[in-house]
Formats: sequence, C-alpha cells, structure tokens
Amino acid sequence: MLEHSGVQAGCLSRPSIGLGPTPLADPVDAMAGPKSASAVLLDALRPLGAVRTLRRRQDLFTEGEPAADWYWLGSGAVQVCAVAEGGRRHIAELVLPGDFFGLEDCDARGASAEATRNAVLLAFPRARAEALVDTDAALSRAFRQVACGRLHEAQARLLRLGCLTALGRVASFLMEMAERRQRHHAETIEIPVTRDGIADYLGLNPETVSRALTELRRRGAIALPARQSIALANRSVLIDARGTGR
Amino acid sequence: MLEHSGVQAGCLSRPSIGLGPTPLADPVDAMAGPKSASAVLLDALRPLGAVRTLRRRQDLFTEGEPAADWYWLGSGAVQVCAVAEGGRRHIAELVLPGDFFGLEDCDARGASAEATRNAVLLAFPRARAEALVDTDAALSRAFRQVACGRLHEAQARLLRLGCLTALGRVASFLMEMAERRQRHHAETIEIPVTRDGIADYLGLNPETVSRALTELRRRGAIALPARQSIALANRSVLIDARGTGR
DNA sequence: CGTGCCTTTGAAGCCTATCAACGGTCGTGG
DNA sequence: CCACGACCGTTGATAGGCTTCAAAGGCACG
Repeated sequence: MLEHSGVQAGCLSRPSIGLGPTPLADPVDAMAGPKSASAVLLDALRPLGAVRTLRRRQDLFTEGEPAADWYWLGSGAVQVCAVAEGGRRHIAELVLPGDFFGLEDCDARGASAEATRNAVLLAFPRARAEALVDTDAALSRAFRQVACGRLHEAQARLLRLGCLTALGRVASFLMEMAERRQRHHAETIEIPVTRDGIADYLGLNPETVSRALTELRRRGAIALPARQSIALANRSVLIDARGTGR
Repeated sequence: MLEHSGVQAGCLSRPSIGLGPTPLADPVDAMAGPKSASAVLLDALRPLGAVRTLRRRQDLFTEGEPAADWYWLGSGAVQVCAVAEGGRRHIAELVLPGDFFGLEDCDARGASAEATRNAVLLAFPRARAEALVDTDAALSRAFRQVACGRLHEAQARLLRLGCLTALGRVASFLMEMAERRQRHHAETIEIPVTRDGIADYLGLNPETVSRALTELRRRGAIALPARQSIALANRSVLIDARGTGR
C-alpha cells in the first residue's frame, strides 16, 4: 500500500503548484508526538484511496448527488460551498492540505466542492471505507475524533458569525488560517481563495473584507505583500481586533 | 409538561424494562419506518444510562471541564451555550426531547449546558459508551450517522447565519422548530427558550427578534397565543419571509 | 399581591450592503 | 515576448438594516 502511494507520489508532485511542500505525507502528522487521529485514519484508509487531480475551478462533487466517496486533500485547496435561497453563496468549509472532507453519511451531498487551486487528493469509496472503519475499534475511534473535531470547528465558526463584527471575523479568519498551517514557521500565510471566497466564508461581502484588511494593515497587525499572501506582523493587535464584539 | 416529565422519570428509573413502544421510546422513532440511527444508538446505550433530572436554570456541565458523559434528553429542554470574547453569549445547540447531546470526544467541553425547562435525561459514562460503540459495527455506524447529522445541522445554521436577514433567520428558526417537533400534529409549537435565547441562537438581539415576530404576525404567517408558544398560520408566507436574502 | 423578568415598541446611531468607478494583476492569445 | 482582455482588489458615496439605549406594559412566580 505504501508502495502504491509512493508510486503515485511521483505523479502527485507535478501538478501541484501552490500550497503544500510534499503532497504525499500528511503535513500535520509530520510533527512530532503521538499519532493523531487524522494520521491513524489516513494510514488505514490509504490502501483504498484512488489518486485524483483537479485543476483550479474544477468541480469534485455537486450538491444533491449521492456521497460516493470520502476525500483527503494532499495538496492544493478545495472549497465546499452551498447556495442559499436568493442565490447567495456560502462556503461551508475551506479544505487545506492534510484535511479530510466530504465525510458525509447520508444519501445526498449537502454542498458542492470545487478546487480553488490545482489539487491532488485521495478518494476513498465510501461503502468500503465505512466497512473498514466499522470493523476496527481504533479506526472507529479515530474517525469519531475527526468528526467531532469538525463539529467543534463548525460551532466555533457559528459563534464567530453570531458574535463578531466584520473586523473581528476577518482577524479571526486570519488567525484560523495561521493556526491550521502552523507547521510552516513562516508568518506569511497563503490564502487559497479570493476576497470573494473569504467573504462567502465569513458571511460578509468582498468590499467589507477588503476594508477590514486595509484597517488591519493600518493598525499594523498585518502586511499584504502579495495578492493572496498575508503576513502576520503583530499578533496582539490582531487578537485585539478579534475581540471586537458586536 | 410536568406530568409528562414525571411519567418519563418514572419509566426511566427502570431502564432495563422492555422493548416495544413504551414512554421510554425515542419520540422521534415512534414514527413508522426502519429504526433510525438515533434509536439504534439509544437502545444500545440505555443499559449504561443513569437518569438525571434537572430543574430549570440548572447547569449540567460547564465550558472547559472534561467531557465525562454523553447525554440523551428524554423530556424538557437544554441549551448548550458558549461565551465569546466581549461577553456575548451564543447558543450552540438547542436540545429537544429525543436528542443526543454533549457527544464530545476531547478533553474539555467547548460549551456549557443548562436546562431551560425542568428536564429528564440519561447520562452515559463516556469511556464505557465509547468502548461499547467501538466494538460493534452497527453501533459505530449509528453513532457516525448521528454525528454526521449534527455536522449537517451546524453547516445549515452557518449558511443561515451568513446569508439570511433577521426576518429570514427568525422564520427559518420557527420552521426548524416545527420540523423537529413534527410528531406533534398541532401547528402550535412550544419555544423552550426566551426571546433572549432565540436571539443568542440566531446571532441577533432580543429586540430584533421581537420585531421580526411582530412583522411575521402582521403578515399573517404566525400567531402568538401565549408567551412561549407560536402558531404557524400560513406556512407559505413563512417560507417567503425566509427567502429574504441579505 | 407585590416584585422581577420578559416582551414590546420607539428613537437615534453605527455598521454593513449596495452601487459605482478605477487601477492593478494575471492569464491568454497573438 | 508582448499586448490585450478579463478578473480581482481597493476605495468612495449612499442607503438600509440592525444594534443600542430607553421606557412602559404584562405575565409569572414567590
């Protein structure tokens, strides 16, 4: 199984342009310490995984269709988004390298998934993956931890959407991104989506996001060296901005 | 309501009794069709469950403390709420009879739980419950379905918080409550929280909630016969109000 | 029966959405 | 390699919705 992955790794390394140094190994698990639930799950599922590559703006699945696979993102970026009545778009999840996603356990997808960067991922047939997970207590536990972690994240986002002002949401978003990519010691983080994407993720509109970023730069919290990279200059100012209640 | 709670308590105190449609049964699963995941999980965990009764405003657990138990609510109502920086409160979850809650799989609770009505519930020691779930494939699957369902609900709420105006959120909230208590054929639904609670659940403030309810009544969508009961008079008007984009 | 708490309604101010325009950047095609 | 075009980001002005502050009535509970 590892050989299989190794063979694929050669293929994987080519199309990946942006995020993620090595598409094969879970970047999160490259850290020291006991194996994380995510690593346990990945190691077990890997033999079932089929490698898929997506180009930017390519769809992976769409809302309403049956959930045939679970996914794990190796490199690039994927956004999972739904459309509300009224045509307004909402990004339910921003998937970064090392994340599982599409872990649904019902007939129809609740949202669509689209690559926002050229991406390489593993697709696990859901029926086989579920059967495997259900037969192994350690795996079952690992999956539960991953799923409960997702629930925690969603509820944390709910709290931020409900309680924070625009500036606070943007500051919070930057800290979330920095934390999720903490393994890269650099203080400059790559944002895998456009301002529109950030807006749809935070329940704002692009202009407001832009204004908030400008304000954070004015306060000295961040710098904007390139279009889609943001440098965290003064974290305490950022934390302070996040505290902005509504 | 009080009688109902009393009955539930009496039956719950002898959990070893019986299969079949007793008051012990999950009210949701009293409906026809194959056994739901929630029912499977409840039947399996029931032997581990300890009955607990809470009075209104009594705390069940608080943010930060270790997650020692999983819970299932038999009657009454519970709110799971967190506090953001700035002191603003947010209700992460409104627990209705038949719901599991507190299904965390990490060291510390992410939020506090408090009864908003006199409540009767089952507490399952987490360590034993996890061990049981992990050793049985069917149970593992049932738990996964429950957890994934929770994730779906959270993402649906995220979409509404991000995309709907105040009127839309309140209309959406009423429909959610009506749907979750659909087994009661009556069109009058009991709201187990005050206007403050609705506000904290929807990311609004109580005055705005009150205004939205008044507006919905003006439009003929609902009636407000009592303080905490709302009658759905014209569902299409409600759906229309929910469509209010932002 | 009194006392809080909950709910409702009003008025004013702030924040965010919307509409609009401009400059810059990236990707594409010549 | 260069030039073009489309997309993205920023900034400004305006309007609208929500929050905040304030006060009064009503219901429930002790």
